[in-house]
Amino acid sequence: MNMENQRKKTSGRKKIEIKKLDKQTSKQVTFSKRRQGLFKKASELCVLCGAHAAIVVFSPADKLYCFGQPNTDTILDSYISGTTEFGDLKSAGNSQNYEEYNKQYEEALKMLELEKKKLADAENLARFWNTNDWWNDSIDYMSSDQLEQFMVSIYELRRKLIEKADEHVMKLNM
Amino acid sequence: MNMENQRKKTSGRKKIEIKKLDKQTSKQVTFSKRRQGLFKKASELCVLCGAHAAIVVFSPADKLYCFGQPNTDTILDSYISGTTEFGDLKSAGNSQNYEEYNKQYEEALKMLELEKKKLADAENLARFWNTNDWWNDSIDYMSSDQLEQFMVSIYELRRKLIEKADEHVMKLNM
DNA sequence: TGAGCTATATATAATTA
DNA sequence: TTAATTATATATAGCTC
Repeated sequence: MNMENQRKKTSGRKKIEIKKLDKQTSKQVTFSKRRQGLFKKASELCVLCGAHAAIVVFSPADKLYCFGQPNTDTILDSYISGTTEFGDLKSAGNSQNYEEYNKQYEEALKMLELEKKKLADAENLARFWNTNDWWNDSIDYMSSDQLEQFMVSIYELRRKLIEKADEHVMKLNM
Repeated sequence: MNMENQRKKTSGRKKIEIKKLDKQTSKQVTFSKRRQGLFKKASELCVLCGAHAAIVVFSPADKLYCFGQPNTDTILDSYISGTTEFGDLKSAGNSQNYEEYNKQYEEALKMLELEKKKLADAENLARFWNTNDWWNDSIDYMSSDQLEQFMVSIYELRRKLIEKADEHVMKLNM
């Protein structure tokens, strides 16, 4: 009713040149938004195509962000071991010699082993499972049919878990 | 030939669910297009914000593609040396660093929160549960303890589901 | 495989709360 | 600084060649 409604509230998105932003604050905001978008795109690529990917980003303030499907280190490990075979060739083209590279590769391996032992990712996962209730909540929105389907999935998962638990020689009685 | 071609030439872009594509050919095409898009976005992020980034992608056919600003290896080196140091501290049981490490986890959480909102639509949710396997996969990375915790969660969920199912007067036999 | 072509879905720049 | 809003720029799904 009110005539003010008809006015454009914002000028909307403007076209920008892809060149270094000078304003510190907009650089920050843009980085934040676009990093999110980038990771989302990567995630979609992985899900849609069954691809695996890792992204490492250093923000303008040199803060580290990363993404990995299934996780960053696995992908990077694959990349490094794959490319290490071409160490000679690479050292010719890059400012990095083979030895140095190999050393870093071994460090990475060590780290991976460590990480596997500590299962840092899994720890995160476990925390996720234990602290979030969105799946519990979500069942409230399901129809009977959907619930039924969902339970089949859960049941399958349970079976797999028990199978997995067996491997770990755990005693469970679900 | 005739003028009826003022009709829409194509149906245009359609909304798709973010779930694994089954057709091999469309998987390839989509991968190709989206990988290009991803790298472009990364490039823009770097230019606009003065960020540094590296991306490593394995295609569904396990072919390697990578992107790096200024180049992949430099970024990955930084990442590895950064996290390796970190890994050492972690192995010493430093909980402060664990928190730092958890920032990635929190990023993931944020994304999941976003997903949650989207998935509020129960229809999508149901399909999600039935078509995605990331949780099944993820249990491979868990330690015994974590598995145990996880199973407790699942068990709880199962209980809730059964409770819920009761409301729907469904007969279940889990 | 790859290169256009729409029509539409998404991302996001500018702005406000 | 963290979020909404909104108008617009971009990315892309489905086709065609």
